[in-house]
Amino acid sequence: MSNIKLSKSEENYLKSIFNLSEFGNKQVSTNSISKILNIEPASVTDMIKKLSKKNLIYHERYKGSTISKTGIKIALQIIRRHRLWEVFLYDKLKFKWDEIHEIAEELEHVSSEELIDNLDKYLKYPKIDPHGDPIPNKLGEIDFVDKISISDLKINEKGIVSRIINEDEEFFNLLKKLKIEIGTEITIVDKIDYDKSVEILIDKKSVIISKDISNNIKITKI
Amino acid sequence: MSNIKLSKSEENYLKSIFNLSEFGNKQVSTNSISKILNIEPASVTDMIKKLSKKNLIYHERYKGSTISKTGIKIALQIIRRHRLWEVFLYDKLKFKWDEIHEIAEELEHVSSEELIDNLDKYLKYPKIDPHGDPIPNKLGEIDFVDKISISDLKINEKGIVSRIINEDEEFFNLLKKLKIEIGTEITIVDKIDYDKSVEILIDKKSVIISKDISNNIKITKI
DNA sequence: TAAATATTTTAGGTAAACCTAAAAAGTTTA
DNA sequence: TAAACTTTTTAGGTTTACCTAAAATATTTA
Repeated sequence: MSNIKLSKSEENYLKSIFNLSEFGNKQVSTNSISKILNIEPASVTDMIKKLSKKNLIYHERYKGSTISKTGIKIALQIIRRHRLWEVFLYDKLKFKWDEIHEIAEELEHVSSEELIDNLDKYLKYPKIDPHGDPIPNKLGEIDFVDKISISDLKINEKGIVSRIINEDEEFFNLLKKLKIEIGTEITIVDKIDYDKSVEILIDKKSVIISKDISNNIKITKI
Repeated sequence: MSNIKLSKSEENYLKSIFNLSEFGNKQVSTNSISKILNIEPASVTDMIKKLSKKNLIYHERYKGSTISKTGIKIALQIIRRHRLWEVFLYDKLKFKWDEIHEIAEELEHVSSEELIDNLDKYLKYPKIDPHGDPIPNKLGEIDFVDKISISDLKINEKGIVSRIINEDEEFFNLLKKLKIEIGTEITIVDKIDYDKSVEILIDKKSVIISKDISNNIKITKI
């Protein structure tokens, strides 16, 4: 693999295009990139041309962009760096859950491969970040786990909290109060049709959570 | 203190000017900055104007630049970040002595103050970096220690290795062989006038080191 | 001290990554 | 299907941080 050194901007575009493309399967519109990066569409077009010339994406005028094999590889490395730094910030530096993303956003662009490999080793090769997102390994491989919504489970079925979507501090505090975190085992006690809220059992205590809350918590069925 | 957010370039200039000024006491020539940063003098002049406008340095046309109080404060924070990251890379990630500088050079520009404070705490508030350079605290205060050359000691006087100047891998390996590192106690056995080499005692063994080697090792007298 | 040399600055230029305004292409709707 | 609307691109502009060439100033040396 040729060692193309990308700028911070190029890396951010590539990461966003990868995320929007759902693992490289979908064409991504210029507008959607513009919205996610908060950059005007005209500027996005500029960068699309640049990344196309480098064969990191393919682009059809007025149609959209697709990320290339090489592009995916690089995007996964950036995501790897981001998530490893998140683990470090959360586990070692004791940052709060809602503070880590922003700092990792900066650290992910420090591009020494050895740095990331040594960090990975130091953290004992973690498989998921503090939000429950999987961390790609050195080769870009990801452990996929079926993540479903709480409401996808039937009464009496069990699951493990595997991903928390909303990253606000408020939501974090709520989860803390409910004793819910990544890895928590929950059992569905009842599903209330009226407002789609769910009664769940956590650590032998039962609580009813709203549809909105349950939508922000992904689980793995066990 | 107003929170002026500086670019990576501005930070690098400020750090270099601070280093060249010997703690703000000396006027720094445009050429010397140019040489240290490997940037053409004309470009240095541009940046000098920019930093002057921000009151981080004072500049007299055709004379040179002096760093301001605010400039010194910021420079010390950048140096603090750099050295804390070096400790992290060396102690925790097990990087080699000659690999840490380059990576810290990148990490030092990630500017979250909370990040650095938490890192400092995590590393248990180290006072020196792996090269023996002192780490400024949150307030920019530095523990000064009188650092002298091995040749400044008289026969039978003792010192503790406090700073290693040359950062090459070769030199590092030599020191390893000689069992010299930061903190090592040495005693002067003899000073050879002929070639200015010195016979020193390390851990009860005596060796003769050349003038060149001793010049690259600073010590604190005890 | 004047000429030669060295240093610093000015003037004008480039590439990266953004911007706004307007044109072009595509999509929706009446 | 043509008008209206939306999306995307083009054209031209800005700022940052660099560059080279040449002019201005300072220093050294004969």
